[in-house]
Amino acid sequence: MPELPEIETIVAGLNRLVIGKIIDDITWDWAKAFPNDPAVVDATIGRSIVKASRMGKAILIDLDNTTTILIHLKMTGQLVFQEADQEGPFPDKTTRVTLDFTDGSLLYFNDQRKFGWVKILTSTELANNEFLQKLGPDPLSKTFTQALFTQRMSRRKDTSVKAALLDQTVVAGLGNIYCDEALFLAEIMPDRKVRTLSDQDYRKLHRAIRKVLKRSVELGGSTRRNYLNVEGIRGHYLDEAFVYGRTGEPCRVCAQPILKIRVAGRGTHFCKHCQK
DNA sequence: CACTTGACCTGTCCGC
DNA sequence: TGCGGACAGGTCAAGT
Repeated sequence: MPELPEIETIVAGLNRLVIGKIIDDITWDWAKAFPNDPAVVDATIGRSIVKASRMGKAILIDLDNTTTILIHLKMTGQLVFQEADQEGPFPDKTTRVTLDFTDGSLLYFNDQRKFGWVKILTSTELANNEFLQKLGPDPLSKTFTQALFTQRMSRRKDTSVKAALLDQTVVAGLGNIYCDEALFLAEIMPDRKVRTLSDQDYRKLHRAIRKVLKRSVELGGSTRRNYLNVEGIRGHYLDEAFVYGRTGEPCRVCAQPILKIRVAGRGTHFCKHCQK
C-alpha cells in the first residue's frame, strides 16, 4: 500500500486523534497480524498513547510504559479511527486488530491481504529491530543529501534504478507509485542500470524524489484501491500523477502514450519520449 | 555480498 | 455467466 506520503498522513492523523487515549481492550482475528505474547498484551491494557511517528513506511505508536506499537501496513493495510458515537463501515471482514479505548472510541487495523502486522515491542526490542536499523535515510529529512543518496545507491550498481529505489536500505519510504513518478520527473528510464547514472541524473533524481513526495503529502497521499487515512478518507495524488496508473493515456508533458513494462518484478509506468 | 524470484493472502479485472 | 490467469501500493526467504 502505503508508501511514505500515506504513512506520513496516517501518523499526522494519529497525533491529532488518539494522543492520551487509554487502551481498554485489544482483539484480533488473525494471529499473524498480531504476533504478541499474551502477557505483553495484558500489560498493554490500561496504557495510554503518548505519540505517533514514522520510520520509512513503518508506524510507531509510543505508549506511556516505554513500549511501542510497531505497525506495518504492507500492501493493503489501513488504520481507521472511529469516535464512540460515530457510525462507520468498520469493523468489516478485513478488520484484523481492534483497539478499544476507555472513552468508547476505536482504532481499527484493517488489511484485505493479511500481509501487514501490529507488534508490541519494548524499547530494547525496538532499538534492536533489524528492519528499522537497516533503513536508509528518510527522503524528507535534512540528512537526505545528494551525496548520501549517491553513496547509498552505489551499493546497487548492477541492478535497475527502480530496484535500487525500492530497496528500503537505500532510501526509506519509496514504493512502486513514487518510484515511477520520481523517475519520470528526473527523466530517467526505470530499467537503466544504476552504474549508468551521471552526476546530473543523480541531481535530478534526488530532487525529483523530494518533490514528488512533498506534493503527495500535500494531497493526502494516493488511493488506488485500499488506502484510507485515519479518518477513513482517500488521498488525491493520483489525480495529478504523471505516469502511475496512466497506461495508454497521454503524457502530461509530450502527449505520447504512457507505457507499462515490468521492472524489478513490478508494473512500471513511463514515457518513452520524456525518459532516457 | 548482490541479484532475482517466489511466497505470503484476498479480491478484481480481463480474455476466452 | 463462468473460469483461469495475471495483477495489486511490500517485504522476506530462498535460490543462483
